Amino acid sequence: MIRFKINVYCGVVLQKIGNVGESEKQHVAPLIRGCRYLEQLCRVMLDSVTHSTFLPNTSFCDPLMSWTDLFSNEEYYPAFEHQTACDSYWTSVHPEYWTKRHVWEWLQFCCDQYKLDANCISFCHFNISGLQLCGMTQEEFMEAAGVCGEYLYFILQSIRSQGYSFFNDPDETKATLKDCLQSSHLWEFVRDLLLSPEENCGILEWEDREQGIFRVVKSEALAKMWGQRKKNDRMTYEKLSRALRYYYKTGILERVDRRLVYKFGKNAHGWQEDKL
DNA sequence: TCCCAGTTTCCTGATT
DNA sequence: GAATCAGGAAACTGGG
Repeated sequence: MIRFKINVYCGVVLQKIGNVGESEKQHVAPLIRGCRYLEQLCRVMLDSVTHSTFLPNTSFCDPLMSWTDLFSNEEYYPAFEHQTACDSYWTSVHPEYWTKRHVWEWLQFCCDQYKLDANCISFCHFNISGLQLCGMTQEEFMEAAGVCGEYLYFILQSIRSQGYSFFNDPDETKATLKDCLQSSHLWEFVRDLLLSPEENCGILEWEDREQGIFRVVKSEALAKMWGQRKKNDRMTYEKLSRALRYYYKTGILERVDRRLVYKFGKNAHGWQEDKL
């Protein structure tokens, strides 16, 4: 698993490096060597542990290939050019028939195409076949990839229902993805607002980031924003707060006996700093 | 068409 | 007295 993660990070770094200009390449050469060295080190480490008794489940990691072996060769990643769906082999197979390799290719494509943060993704959860991937629920995607899980789940479902024509127009795809995710639940809207300072505009603020306690600073503005999201210009903070109070029952929010202060509960996910 | 989850709307009463 | 909280009840909406 560690090897896989390091390989993923190396792969992401190497891919980004591939996009830098000629004049900058001399500065990143040591980084390239570092990534190659880490991959080599991982290979040696895995070889040693697979012959030991410390990790009885190492067969779980065994099929993993080097990230650069997998993605950086001419066949799959021609000279780090901008990747399109057509470049990837996984697009020639229905998701249910994807191999683990296809799943990884798809993950990499999604990270690149939709600028998803690979650090959010717990790759051990995706060391599975396409059939297993298709069997995952949205909650399992969220558990495996946090906020990115929502995107990945939606993309996968879109491929399954629409086929690869889903990717025909990248701009339209991104807009569809955004629209879909914008229909998210109220608590997710609140969470995302807290996590997006550029959209927040001082409407919400953390009281205790680690405990998940936050304060509604501008209640009317929050209601207005939620109303815009739901295309409901009659939304008020009173109605919005009623909806928030329903989350106490489901454990998504917990009561805080202070005005305009709420706390994420055990069933809310994606707000913790260390899990983003 | 029905069911269900997630709101939305309206309400009364309590609290700040 | 206004704003907010708490929660009941019913209606609405979209998805399965």
